[in-house]
Amino acid sequence: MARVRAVADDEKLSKRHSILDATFRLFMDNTNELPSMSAIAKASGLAKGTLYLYFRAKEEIFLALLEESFGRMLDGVQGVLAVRQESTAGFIGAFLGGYLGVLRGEPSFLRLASMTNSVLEQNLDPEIAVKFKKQLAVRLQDIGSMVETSLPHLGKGEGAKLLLHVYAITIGLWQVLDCSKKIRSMLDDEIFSVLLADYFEELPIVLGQTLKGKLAG
Amino acid sequence: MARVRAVADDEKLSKRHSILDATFRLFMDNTNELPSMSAIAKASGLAKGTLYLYFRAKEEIFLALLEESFGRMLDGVQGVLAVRQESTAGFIGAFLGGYLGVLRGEPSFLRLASMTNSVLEQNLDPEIAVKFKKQLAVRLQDIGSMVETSLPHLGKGEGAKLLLHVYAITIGLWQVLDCSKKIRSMLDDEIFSVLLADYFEELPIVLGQTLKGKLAG
Amino acid sequence: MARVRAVADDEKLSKRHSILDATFRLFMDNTNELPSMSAIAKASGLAKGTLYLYFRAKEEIFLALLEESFGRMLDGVQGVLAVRQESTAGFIGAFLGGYLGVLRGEPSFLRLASMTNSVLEQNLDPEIAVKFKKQLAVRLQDIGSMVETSLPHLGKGEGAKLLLHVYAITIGLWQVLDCSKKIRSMLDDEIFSVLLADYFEELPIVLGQTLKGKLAG
Amino acid sequence: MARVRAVADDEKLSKRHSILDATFRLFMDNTNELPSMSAIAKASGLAKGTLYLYFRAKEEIFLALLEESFGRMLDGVQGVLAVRQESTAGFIGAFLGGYLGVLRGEPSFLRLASMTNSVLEQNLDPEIAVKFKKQLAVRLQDIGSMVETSLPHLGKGEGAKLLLHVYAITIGLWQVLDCSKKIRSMLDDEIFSVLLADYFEELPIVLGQTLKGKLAG
DNA sequence: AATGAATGAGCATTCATTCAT
DNA sequence: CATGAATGAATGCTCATTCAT
Repeated sequence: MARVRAVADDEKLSKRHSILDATFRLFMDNTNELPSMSAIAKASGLAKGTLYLYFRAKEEIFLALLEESFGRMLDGVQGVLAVRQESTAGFIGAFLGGYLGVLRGEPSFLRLASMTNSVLEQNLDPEIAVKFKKQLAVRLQDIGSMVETSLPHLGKGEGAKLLLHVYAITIGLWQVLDCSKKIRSMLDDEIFSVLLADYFEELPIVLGQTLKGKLAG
Repeated sequence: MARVRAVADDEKLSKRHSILDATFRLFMDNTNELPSMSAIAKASGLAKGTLYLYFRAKEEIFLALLEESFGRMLDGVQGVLAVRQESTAGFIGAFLGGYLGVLRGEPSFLRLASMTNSVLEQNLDPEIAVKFKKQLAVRLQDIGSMVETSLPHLGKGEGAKLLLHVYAITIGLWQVLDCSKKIRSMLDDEIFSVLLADYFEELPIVLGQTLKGKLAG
Repeated sequence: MARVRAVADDEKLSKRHSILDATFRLFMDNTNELPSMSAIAKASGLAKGTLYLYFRAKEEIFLALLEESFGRMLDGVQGVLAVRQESTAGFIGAFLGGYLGVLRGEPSFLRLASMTNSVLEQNLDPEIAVKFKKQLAVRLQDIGSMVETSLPHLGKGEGAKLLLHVYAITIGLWQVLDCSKKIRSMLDDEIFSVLLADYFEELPIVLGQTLKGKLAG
Repeated sequence: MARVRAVADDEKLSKRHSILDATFRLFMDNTNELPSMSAIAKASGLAKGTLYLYFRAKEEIFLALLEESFGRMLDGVQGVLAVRQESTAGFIGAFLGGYLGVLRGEPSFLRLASMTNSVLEQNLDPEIAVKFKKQLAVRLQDIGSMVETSLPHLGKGEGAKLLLHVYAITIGLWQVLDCSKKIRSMLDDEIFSVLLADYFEELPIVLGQTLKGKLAG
């Protein structure tokens, strides 16, 4: 009996996963828009109606995707911070190296995270949105306290704030430098160079400067 | 309806402006989406067809709004930087104070600027998108060179880069802290405090730290 | 509305047919234009969106109508030619009689066929248009070879060509004599008599003359 | 005074002509649809409102174009028939040669004439449509009587009827063989050959056969 | 007479969601 | 549980025509 339930639960999870997977693939392939439910149904091999058995609305699918991506990202950061650093300089170096590594390993995070706000304000039950924010807040505080362990001169809550600033810079810079290939190919004048900088080269520079300014004397 | 014929150029400009105005109001009122042409028509007291006499497509209306807002913003920054600073510390202080003032005076800039990417990738002639990017790039370089005047140890192009980073932080932090009133009212737990920081208090802190880190020895 | 679900294939076919039927009625009632999707939806008692479950575009509805009508027409002609004739004169007589009979039994063919070109050049995937032409070409060759059986002095391919000429005359004469009732009632002068000839009387005359000229020594 | 009027009339005629000219160019350039009034205004260098001073509706512009083209065509045929032929065979040969020459010299006639019916049934004052038909009928009778002069065994009215049949075949065959270049390029199978015959080679064959059949014994 | 700004009904098509099967 | 047929409001946009200037 329990066995049967377990199997059924597995099936449920696997269907849920295939929906998320299909949605993710469609989102990455195309433009910065949520794929349509028809497209998701087709790509996941399920019927349209079935999608509504697993998610109450299109935006909830996307939010689940967002949660997964944030989760993996935060897991990575947590891993990076698990190694306690003795000096501020050591912390900055280790954090930057680790963080960039995690981000490069989760390249879709940037595109997904950039959609967060517009998704949260759309067709979503506010309760659901709040639940998402709470998860995020809890983990920020959690991982923030690990930061505070390495940087004891930080006050309570300042670790989380530091992470929030890092996150803000991460997506802010991405939005500023992101550009479709089509348009990028038309930006062949010297004047555009500042807008064409490589994101993964630029990000550690800005983050490094901010952390340095933040943690210095 | 306002069946007033805009014959002279200034009348046309004013009608154009009333379209932009209506679009702006609708955008600010509602969610993070471009209002529909029907809604814009109704809000501006014009027929739908009339909108297309002034703009070739919905996205061009929004781009015009974007250009105006960026223009005012950059004018403000240019004004701030017109006063040459002798020291790095003086520069940071003067810039931060001036910049925050300009930003507070243009509060819609943040929501508009956050839409830039999604608008530029939508139903827009790529030429138009490039033209917009060029305007921006030119002014960034231009104002960047003013930065370089105050901070002579910066190399050529580093002023523009500094401004770009400031811009990235400006919108990144905004997206991280932005939250609809409805949802904000539901975030009454202590755990949410890091997500509820006041944007205009937080921004100068992060910007200050970054500039300090960037310009320090 | 007819919220009846067409689940089985035959139910779907019948729904598809009811769309074609409604389209046909609207086309026959009104002017020489494809009816609008709104009108078709209303006339078929279905929602607009439902139409797109059965046809990918408005023009495909009409093309399906065209295919059906051509199909029935060609079936009829094939039936007529199934009886082999021994003499040229016998062939002409039998063919004319049979052809006119088929055409009278399919009176809408003339109006539909007259639209073929304009429909094929509209909003239609060229592949689809070619597919339609191919069907037509195949059947013309097919039935043409039956003609060649009755008329052994014709070379290979001349049977199809003969049918094409018959078809050209069929629709050419129809267009020349077709006239809305409203206008027809205003043509009460003797001078108009040549334009008011009865199509079904005139057609066998012209076709007979052409076939006679074509097949004579 | 009369002078001034004459000048004014000239101007009127020239404007009217430039409208027709622009419409014609646009129609020939594009697909088988009447160009829009905006396009006509732009192409003729006149304001949209001005078009309505010269024509009451879009279709009247097109009808005027049709009248001109029919007029030139019929003038040409009249010229061909002005030379009286003594024998039936002589008539057929001379007529075919002359007619094909006229048609080749007026290549737009085919596309225009094919639109006649759909234009006449659209947004047109029936009176206007009747007027057009009358002009045509009168000239058909007129030129038909010239045919009767060369072919004395024809009864009264049979000359006009012969011309009507010629016209029917002319446009019927054109519609059957007409095909956009795009689609034509996709018809590279042998099976399509019957649909790809050259119109100006095929037409005299069919016309010759019909006339032979019509005028023989 | 000429203009061209303004209109608004009309268009084909999409798509999140529902619910009978 | 799962399906997918059906919905219909909503979308961006066109265009013949009008009429104040």
